Amino acid sequence: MSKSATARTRDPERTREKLLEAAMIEFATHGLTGAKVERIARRAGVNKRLVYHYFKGKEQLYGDVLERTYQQIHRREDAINLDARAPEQALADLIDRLFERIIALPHANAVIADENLHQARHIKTAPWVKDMHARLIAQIETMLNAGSATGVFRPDIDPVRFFISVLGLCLTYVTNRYTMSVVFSRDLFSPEEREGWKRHVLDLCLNGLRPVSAEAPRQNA
Amino acid sequence: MSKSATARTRDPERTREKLLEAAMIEFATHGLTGAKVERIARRAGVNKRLVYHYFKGKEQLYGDVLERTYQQIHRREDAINLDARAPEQALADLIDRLFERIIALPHANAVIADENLHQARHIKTAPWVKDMHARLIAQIETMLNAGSATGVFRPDIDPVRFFISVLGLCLTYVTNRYTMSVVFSRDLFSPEEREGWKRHVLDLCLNGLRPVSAEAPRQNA
Amino acid sequence: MSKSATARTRDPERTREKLLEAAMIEFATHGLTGAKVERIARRAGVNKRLVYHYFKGKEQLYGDVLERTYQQIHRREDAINLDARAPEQALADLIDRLFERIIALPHANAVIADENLHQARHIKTAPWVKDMHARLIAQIETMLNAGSATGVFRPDIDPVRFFISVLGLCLTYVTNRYTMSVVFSRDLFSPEEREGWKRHVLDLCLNGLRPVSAEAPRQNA
Amino acid sequence: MSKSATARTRDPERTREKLLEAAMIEFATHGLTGAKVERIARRAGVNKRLVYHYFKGKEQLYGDVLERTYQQIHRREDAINLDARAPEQALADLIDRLFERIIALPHANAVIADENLHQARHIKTAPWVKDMHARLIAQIETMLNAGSATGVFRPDIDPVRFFISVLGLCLTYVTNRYTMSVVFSRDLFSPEEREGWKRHVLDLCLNGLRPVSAEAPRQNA
DNA sequence: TATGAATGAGGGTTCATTCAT
DNA sequence: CATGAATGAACCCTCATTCAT
Repeated sequence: MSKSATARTRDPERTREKLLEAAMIEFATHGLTGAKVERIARRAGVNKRLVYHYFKGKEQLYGDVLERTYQQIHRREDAINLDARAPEQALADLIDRLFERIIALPHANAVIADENLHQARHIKTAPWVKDMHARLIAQIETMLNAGSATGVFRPDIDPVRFFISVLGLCLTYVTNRYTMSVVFSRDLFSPEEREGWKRHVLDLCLNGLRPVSAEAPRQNA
Repeated sequence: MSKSATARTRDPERTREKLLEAAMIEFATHGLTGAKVERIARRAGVNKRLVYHYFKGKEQLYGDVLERTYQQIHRREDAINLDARAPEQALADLIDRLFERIIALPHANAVIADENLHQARHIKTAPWVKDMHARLIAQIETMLNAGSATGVFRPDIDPVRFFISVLGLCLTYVTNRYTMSVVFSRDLFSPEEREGWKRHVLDLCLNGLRPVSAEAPRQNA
Repeated sequence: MSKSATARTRDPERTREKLLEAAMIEFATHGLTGAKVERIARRAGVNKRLVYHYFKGKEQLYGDVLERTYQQIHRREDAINLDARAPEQALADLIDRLFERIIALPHANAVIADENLHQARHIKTAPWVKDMHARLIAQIETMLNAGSATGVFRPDIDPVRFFISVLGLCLTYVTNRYTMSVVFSRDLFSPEEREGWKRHVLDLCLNGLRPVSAEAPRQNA
Repeated sequence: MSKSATARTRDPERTREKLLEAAMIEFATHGLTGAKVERIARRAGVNKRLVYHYFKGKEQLYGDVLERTYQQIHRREDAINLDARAPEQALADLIDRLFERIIALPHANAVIADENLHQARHIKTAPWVKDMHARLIAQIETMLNAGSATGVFRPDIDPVRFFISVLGLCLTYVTNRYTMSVVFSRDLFSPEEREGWKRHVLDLCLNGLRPVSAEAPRQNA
């Protein structure tokens, strides 16, 4: 409406967005060092020079991509209304959702894996990181407490550790899919394997929370 | 012994070894693309040219480093004598050992993470990959079957999936330590956290194997 | 004229041209292998990087130089209007012109000599080679036929062979001037020698075409 | 006889010879700059270090190869006994022989072509060059004079120019065979073409020597 | 004599980035 | 806003040559 008729190629917002999107793919596939500015520009369909118009440089663009990446993984809608459900069911939902999202965002995982190569240098001072997961962790804590109260969960489960566990089971599955498929001579990403994995993760995590009953002692001295 | 005291130079075997060692660190810290041949040579204390004397080039050196990496992770001594022990105890030992080894070899993990960036291109056709884990998987299967027979484990646990689970919980902890420490504002690698993590992984994995008893139903509609 | 006086920089067309020119000299003097990209750039007065801006690389630049080289040798104006002249005179003109041109383009000869080292690899698939000499050969054929009709030339002279002969006599003189001058202890490129050579080539070639008359038998058994 | 039984690999003379031979091929195929010392050693079947044992270095080896090259082209047996023959026949024999030899030694031609790239720098001061062709030139001169005396040749033919002419016609045919075959879309080195060429060269050169008779004027004003 | 190890110099090429339009 | 031209730094790799055995 407020745009002129000829403004087809001149859409700064969109150009920036396209660059970010292209950069995310590039960084995910090649890492910060291996990423080429020109490939990013080409994939975004714009001139290489524009990268420097919208971003300060390759490194800053990398930082912006990281922010976008975390936003994608940790969307607001993650909030689960657990009031109406049993803790176990609520946690199962959370795991399911997390698993699906991580599978759906392989680029995001790759970028974060790469950022770890750089010792989290780029997100260390970013303002948006602080308490990014606070709400989710709080939710998990509530669930764990609820389950602990009714005796279905062991007490004293650290919500952060639990979250990282779920994350780890999902991330490794995605991040290491290539080497593992080779090493185990088994296509771990076929639809059946995928479902099997989700089932397995759910079983492991939820079962793993149960209190240790007397008749099934874990260890005996 | 048979070598003279001055034999610091002209020790091809050792030179090659030093290069491999240096390359592993370099590739782990910078990835294949970010790694610099000169840094590798310098760290090995030899002339840059020697890299090409002993290896065909950067990429082939990367492949050799990968082989070495997998060898380090999966040493022969992994074999656990489980005959004398209860399955649970044997599995606990295996998890413990794997955890410690992975913690001890952060470079190895980083290299493998990087190789996944390259879609496992370098190990895909390597002859040493085949059946590398076969023996370990077979052992796990035996343990799982034994536990299943005595009723302490659920039946039908896929040994590969179980192994990947343990691996995933350990790997993520190591690989993503930087970003996670930032995101959760918590130094996940302090000695206490480390012990807490191992404990957590053991609990989760072993508990997760238990059969679902009547009094602790996982889900109710 | 339309360009501002300060337009010395930012003239892509000219830059490319300067690079080609410099490359031709470099390739002629050092061959493909011996040629240094940096020298080419320096001689062209531009940054080394620009070579890769305008050409794909050293080898492709070599190919482009070859095209340019052949164009220089075989310009359009080569066309000789022979209608008005006797065949002998027309041929003499052609030889004269070819000789002068080849003398004037020692670089071109050197480049082609080098390309032969590479077994014509770079021009083999070039589109511009096809029928490059077709017109000239056709002209020569016409001349030879005309002379043959009037009895001044032997019949059945292959125009391609004749052309190669003239070419060979000129090329060798230019290409091998250095070794020959040494071997024969005689500066073959002094102005007098030069004229003597042209005269000699003309005599040899035109005389060589004459029919073998009865009173001057070439061979008798 | 005087050699010990184990001296199979220790034959300095032969090793040197093999190196020279290999070097000639290498220099012919790649030129001085493009030639690799290692390839030479490998082709000779000896260690690279030996190149420096027998020769001072690559460049000096190149010089030695040049000497060998010229020796091959200009062997002593070139001497033609022309006493018994008519000058024309003797010259025809010489051309024939030269043609065959040059065809048979494509490497030699390539090396000399390359030396011209270097402006004959390596042979300029070589002692063996002096008067290398003197005897041959003298012979040709004798033939030309004899023919001139009997009226079958034009007088005042410069023997050096004549020799260079023959050489040029042969050399160009060999040296430029690759580009010419491409440019003229014609395999100039098939057996038939080869014979045709020799015939053509003989015709051209011998006819070209004939005196200009009245009935076949070369030019008319 | 013969050999593998080791080296320093340099060349082609790539890349992130800035200039000029 | 958008673009092609231009640059300097750096990296992988090659090569002729020397060292040590």
